[in-house]
Formats: sequence, C-alpha cells, structure tokens
Amino acid sequence: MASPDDKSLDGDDPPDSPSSNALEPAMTMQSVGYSMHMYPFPSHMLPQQQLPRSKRRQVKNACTNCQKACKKCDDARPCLRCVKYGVSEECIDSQRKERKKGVKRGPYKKRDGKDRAGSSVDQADVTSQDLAVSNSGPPPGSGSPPLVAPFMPIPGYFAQYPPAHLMKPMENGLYPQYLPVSQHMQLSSHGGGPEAEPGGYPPPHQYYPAFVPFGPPPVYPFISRHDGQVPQNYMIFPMHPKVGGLNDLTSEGQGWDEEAEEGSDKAS
DNA sequence: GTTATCGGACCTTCAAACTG
DNA sequence: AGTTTGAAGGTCCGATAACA
Ligand SMILES: [Zn+2]
Ligand SMILES: [Zn+2]
Repeated sequence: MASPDDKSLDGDDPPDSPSSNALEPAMTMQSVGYSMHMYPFPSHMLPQQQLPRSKRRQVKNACTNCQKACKKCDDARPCLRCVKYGVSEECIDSQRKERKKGVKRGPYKKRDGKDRAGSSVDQADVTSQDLAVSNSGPPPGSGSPPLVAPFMPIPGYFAQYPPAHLMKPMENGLYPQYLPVSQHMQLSSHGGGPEAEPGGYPPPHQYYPAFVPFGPPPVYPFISRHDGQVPQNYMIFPMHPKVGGLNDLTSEGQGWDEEAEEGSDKAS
C-alpha cells in the first residue's frame, strides 16, 4: 500500500512529496505544534550511516477521521486533513479508552547506570557514543536509531518550507526566508530518491536558512477555518498547485523535533 | 497517475513498583 | 512524599493494493 495519500490528499507530506498543495507543508509540520528537527547540512554532507533523528511528535488526540485512516492529525479542530477533505464537521476527537487499573506488574529491574548488565544495553550508551559519530554503527533503521541527535535544532530554521523558487516575494508579497540549496549542493536524487533514508526517517532537508535582506517582516496568511479559528502555527505558502521544479526538493513531511517536553500537562 | 487501506514502528501516558 | 519502570494504549509512517 503505497502511501500516495501521504503525498496527496491524506497529505502527510512524506519526505518524497514535493508538497503538491499549499496546505501540505504548512499543515503537517507545524500543525501538531512542534517544530521540525532539521539538519544543518544536506544528507550527503552528513555521516550517511547515522543520520540522527529526533523523536516523532504526535498529537494528543487524533480526530476520528485521521485515526481511521491512520494518518497524521493535528491539534486544531477541524484538523487540516479534515478540512482538506471537506469533512470539517466530522472532525471530532476520538474517544480514548481509560487505562485499566489494578494490573499487577511484578518487580522492576533497576537500570540506573548500574545493574543494566545483561538487560538493555541499547539505551544506556546512546548519549556518548552516538554523539560521537562513528562509522561503525549499524545502519540506521536496522536497529534502534540513536535517540539523541548530534545536532541542535537551529531556532527559526524550518525546512518544511517550500522552495524559495516557489515563493515569489514580489508576486505574492511574501518573503521567503529559506532558500533552496544551490544546485550543486542538492541531494542528487541518485538511486534511492528523496527518501532514501534507510531508517525510513526524514531525510535531511535541502533548505538552508537565509537572511532576507530585503522587505519588511513576512506576513504569512493563515489558513482560515470555517469556524473562524486560525490554526496556530499554520502558514500557507503560495505556490504552484504542482511542484516539480527543482527535481525533487522534497518538502519533508514529518514532525520531528526534540522540542522541550511540553510540560507534561497532567499533574501527577 | 491517484487514493485507500492498514501493519507495525514509534510515541505518550500513567499506575505499579520502588526509594528516601 | 517523590521517582522510576514499563506496558497499555495511542499516533501515524510508509508499504502495498486498488483504482482512474
Ligand atoms: Zn485529524
Ligand atoms: Zn479531523
């Protein structure tokens, strides 16, 4: 089951999807309220073997439609997916079942640095070792990818934005803040394609932060919902209905971000 | 080419188990 | 009381099937 819907309607804008419509890039990424984790360098400039990735963020409660479709939802109601499908009125939070109590669990095994002998060797040394990018590690995706990203997210640097060439400042009145990697730097879509990530995780982005020396601060139009509410963090970038320009400037499509834990909402 | 389906990896939540 | 553990329950990636 190819996930074409990912690239089109279900619009989960997967890594290989050049975001065929304006909603896509903006919605998926920020929709969930998280920023993306981005790589400061193109994939080929990184140690290919251990492309680190941050955790995937999920919404606390997907709407019934997205849940049914096993697709990415967002916190707003109606969610963008439902809006795209024109079923905004059917966008309602799915019902969560209550966790059952009284379940006995048996003794725990300690794993505070000590005593992790024999048990889980994986999660302990991740920090130091993975950070030290070694070439001997297992291919990403084959095992458990590093949980710690060697790169810190660059504030204000969002790779999900569409290529600059699609955002014509003068024509749309928008000012692109991210420019596509120069031709020679682009990910050569050589065998493997845009999402040739072994781990199946978001490939490095092809956009580089760029300072826009001209024009006033960009004013991005927000997606307006039928109910008048504006999805937070959503931004629409005017662009051609069909992207296809720079080979495959994949617009990346997940929400990867290490973001500080959004203060666990629940107080114990 | 598109959209629909869904297996399963990944993530979050939170009670039980544990500790001081 | 607080902290840690770890499994239940959840989201959604990404592969595949079906269709136009
Ligand atoms: Zn939804
Ligand atoms: Zn919805």
